[in-house]
Amino acid sequence: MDAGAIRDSGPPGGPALTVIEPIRRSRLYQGIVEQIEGLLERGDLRPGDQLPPERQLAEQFQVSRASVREALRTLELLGVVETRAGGGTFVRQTSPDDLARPLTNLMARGHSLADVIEFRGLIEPAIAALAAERVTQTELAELGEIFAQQEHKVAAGESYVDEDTRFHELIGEASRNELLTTLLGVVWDVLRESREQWLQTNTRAHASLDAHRRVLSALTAHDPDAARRAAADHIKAVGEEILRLIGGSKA
Amino acid sequence: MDAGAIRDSGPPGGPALTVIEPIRRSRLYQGIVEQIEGLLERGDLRPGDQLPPERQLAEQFQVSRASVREALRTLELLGVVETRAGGGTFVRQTSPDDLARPLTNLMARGHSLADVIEFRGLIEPAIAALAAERVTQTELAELGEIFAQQEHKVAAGESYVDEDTRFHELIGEASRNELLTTLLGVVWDVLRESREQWLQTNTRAHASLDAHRRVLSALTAHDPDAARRAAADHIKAVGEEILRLIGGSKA
DNA sequence: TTGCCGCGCCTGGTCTGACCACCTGACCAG
DNA sequence: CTGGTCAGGTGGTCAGACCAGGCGCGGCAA
Repeated sequence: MDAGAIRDSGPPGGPALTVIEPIRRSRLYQGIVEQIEGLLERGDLRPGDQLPPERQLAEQFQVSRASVREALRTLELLGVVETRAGGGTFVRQTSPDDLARPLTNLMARGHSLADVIEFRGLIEPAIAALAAERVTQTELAELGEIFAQQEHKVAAGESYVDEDTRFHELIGEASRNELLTTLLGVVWDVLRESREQWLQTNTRAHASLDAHRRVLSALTAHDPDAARRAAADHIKAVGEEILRLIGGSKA
Repeated sequence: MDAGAIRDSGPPGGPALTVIEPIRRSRLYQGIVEQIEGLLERGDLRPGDQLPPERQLAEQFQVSRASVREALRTLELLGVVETRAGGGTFVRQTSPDDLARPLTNLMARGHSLADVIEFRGLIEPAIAALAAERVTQTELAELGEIFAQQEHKVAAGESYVDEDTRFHELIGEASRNELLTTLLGVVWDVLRESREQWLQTNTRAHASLDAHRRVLSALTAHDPDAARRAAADHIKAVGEEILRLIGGSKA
């Protein structure tokens, strides 16, 4: 998956000629980034290690400190490195959550809401199914508790966005797949605004609650298929309505 | 989803005192990044626009050019901006692929192969199903062509990693969901090495080919369910074997 | 008139050397 | 042992400079 390859302007036309990208010379700092990443892959640098001071790196790479700093900025943004003013620069042990920020960018900036919703409709049923197999008693208890709070709030006519979020988050954790959980979190983040808007109506809140009930009982029964179906139906209904509400256009 | 909150060192001990995170001051360039992003959101800057020269930005922000440059480096990595030496810095119309680049690293570094494979097994069947509904004649023709090349290479005992990649990429495009396609690309990137290793054996190459045949015919028949099943079976088999080969440990 | 070419300005890319704020650890006084 | 002080090292920022490459404009040749 090359980014930056030439995009064909007319549909089928012309000789392919792909793979030609503008020769990118210079970019001194890129070379530094690559070398440091190399050290990391080869194990010469391990999480927790402190990098040499910027001044020394500059000397070793035979570049100015400014270039070193641009490289470090890049590595920092990539989540590879962490720098503490007055302290030093350290290799960090990557945490799954680091995926979240760039991913949010990707979904929010680069994609239509429709795509994100389609993605959600794909991922959440799967998570529910996994969770049905892997959920623990403790988690089931907590889910039940949250659900009870939701019921309470709906009855009182209040909004329960937080409980909604927590409910789905917990199911994510129960799937025992950190990647999926992270992805789910990002999707929720991107869709939060439209979701809140959607939950305004009381009818919808009730519908949503019913869906949660179905999912919860499927989880309790450790029935993956039922969980998948319940989640899928729910997401499908919500997704379609949100799209109708907002329109399928870009965010 | 807060990372960075205080971790309790002793198991239950002490008053909670959470939510205190180290005060992060300074980071001059961050402020600049935020301001420019703000301009973009408010529409004061639009894709294609040229930013003021670095020197002028430095003057307007009342900071040094170095800080401006670190900010621009950040924006560049985020895919927001593109800079041409001697030409200027421009707001780019965001392309999803570029936003995806940082993801590969993070996914590879922060997650277990097992998680990634599970995710793949979840996403690819769905893509195949969507593609079955949305694929065009032109794409079908191209897929047929690629498949023929694969057959040829297998018969000749050669490896066909490239065709394999292209095959799946095309199916991704046919799903008409850029987000899915992008994520698929990232996953493929992460799994590339192990996939190549896997394809070494000729038996496996044949098995893979059979799977492609099934997928292709399901697409041709515009049969989503068949496509989903074909893809799912394929991924499941491959995934299990890869895990056996590599072990479920972290990358 | 037309088209090519070269010069000069503007821009990003890099360097140098300096100063500041902060962290850390050693040392010292209470 | 506790708390304060201080020096050295580190990242954060700055100012000013030079280089190399794009780009437009004007002049010269056809």
